[in-house]
Amino acid sequence: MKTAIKIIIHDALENARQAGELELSPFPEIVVEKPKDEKMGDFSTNVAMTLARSERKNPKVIAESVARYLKNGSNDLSQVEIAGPGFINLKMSNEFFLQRLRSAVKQGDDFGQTDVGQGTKVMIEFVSANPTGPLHVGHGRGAAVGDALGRILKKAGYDLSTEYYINDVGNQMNFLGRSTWLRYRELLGEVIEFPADHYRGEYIKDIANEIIEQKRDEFLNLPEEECIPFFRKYATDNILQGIQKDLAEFRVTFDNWFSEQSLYDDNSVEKAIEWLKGKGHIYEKDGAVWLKSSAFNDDKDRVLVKKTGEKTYFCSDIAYHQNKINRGFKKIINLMGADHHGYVPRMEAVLQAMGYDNKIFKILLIQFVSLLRAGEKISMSTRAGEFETLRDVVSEVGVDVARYYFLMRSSDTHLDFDLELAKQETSENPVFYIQYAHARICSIFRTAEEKGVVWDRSNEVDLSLLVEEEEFGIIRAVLAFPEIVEKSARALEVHRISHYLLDMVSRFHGYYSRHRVISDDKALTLARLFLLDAIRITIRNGFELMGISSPEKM
RNA sequence: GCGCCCAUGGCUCAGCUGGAUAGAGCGACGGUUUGCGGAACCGUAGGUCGCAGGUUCGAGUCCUGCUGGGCGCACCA
Repeated sequence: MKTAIKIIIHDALENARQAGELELSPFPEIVVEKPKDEKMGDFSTNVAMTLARSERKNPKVIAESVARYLKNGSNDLSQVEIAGPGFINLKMSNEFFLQRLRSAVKQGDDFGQTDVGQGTKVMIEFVSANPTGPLHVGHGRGAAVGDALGRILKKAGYDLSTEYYINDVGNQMNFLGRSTWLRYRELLGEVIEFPADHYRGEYIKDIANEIIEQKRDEFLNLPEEECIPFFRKYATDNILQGIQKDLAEFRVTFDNWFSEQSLYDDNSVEKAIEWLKGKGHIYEKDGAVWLKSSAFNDDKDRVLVKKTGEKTYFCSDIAYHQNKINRGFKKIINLMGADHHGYVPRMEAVLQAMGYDNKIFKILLIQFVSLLRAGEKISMSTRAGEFETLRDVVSEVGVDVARYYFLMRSSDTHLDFDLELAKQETSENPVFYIQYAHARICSIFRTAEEKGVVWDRSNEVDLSLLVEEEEFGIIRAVLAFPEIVEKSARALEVHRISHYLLDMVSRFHGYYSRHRVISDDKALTLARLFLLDAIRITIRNGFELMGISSPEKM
């Protein structure tokens, strides 16, 4: 919509130049925005103010000149006004909006789709929790945000792939195997002193029990070295399946699950090290192999190969990101918990060292979630085994509510998630407020049908009967949807969608309480139903981006 | 000590690439329906945008310093 306005302004400026009223060197960037107060107009531009310097004229004089050419230039404009220090406020004709409303409804499920992404290949990696235990609430926030971002980027025309990186290598995996093995022996009657640094969660016992059911006491008298590989693999697979299941129930799926181990299997890690060595970015010290990351804005150098010969997590991550780039992604987005923020400069240093433009790489830090129950904090720690799992939270409040809570706030602020509040099906809970609007609209359509109103989305409706100021407020809000999607995609901010929906829906509720939709006036009824249909489509498409359902009844 | 994030009405938060009188929701107080879903609507009270400078025609928004809170600073992942 704003693009259309920009063209109109551009033409007016061009005409002013040809008439010799403006110099326009250089030609200004045209910024169109919405005035805060709708009464001031539908759109405004500050070109006159930005031009003041280069034209050496008072902004008001410039504005008057531009306004004159605007008025003569387009019949989509119903009013052009100059306000304040030189803002040019534009009011559009009703027909301008109604035309666009028609095409929005025609688009249906596709309404909101744009091509700002121009098919750019984007990869977004998220969750990537170690398969050493079930997902907790913090992972849930990452999952919801990553998934929703993916949906938004697709809607904005990007060619998107999602990926989960499985850290199936390293010491933690041995700890996991050993923890399971110890519980196995314990359950078979041995007295075990369970080490504090092992995984103590109940889920380990569940896995051990499963193994007992299948293998009986087969492993009981075997030496540790012969047992661990089996326990390690069994526990990992089991936990990973659990994670996949939890995510699927949370409506989060991935295009690809990428195994860290596979980077070792095909020698990618070795090759990455060799490559960096060839570039002179690597040295040996104290028996370990280091990357000179400090040469690229990291605070210190980092170890790639420990003196034990093992490679660090960071080392395989280098190979992984090289792999991503080689797959042709032009934009690589990683979601991480905010506690990993120290990792950012390190990773950017590597990409620079490898000669890539580090702008293609973007790490989004997701701040912590504090889980509360009636104001009381619940603590989380995987090792200690006392945490609220995503599964528990979802089964308590439901997928819609959980996703909404994770997505309603900017992800760079801490989130307080109060289970008691989330459960309440009252006005405290914005997700129900929005869903209620959708259900209410559906109910109105049901009533209309009962009353014999014949309605079909494809029918021609006389929209000129929509004349109320409130109706146009709603129409403007509906038509802003594609821009909201576009901005969310550009800024990688999901919460804008939820704030937008809330605003639009409250306009609807207000409108509904003051105006009858279904009346004896058949033509007006149809026009208003058309508007409600547009709102319904927008709610549905907006919630679809958030992965939240739009029920027809509640 | 170094680094990242945050700071906006009693509470939880918006505020779009700086723009015109700072907005919601909850809570408080008061009101609204013999009609389409009251899980709704309308109104009132409540803010020196943490503090101090700076840039700008213009700063909640950008820069610097400070204060307060969260999180990091491994040959863990």
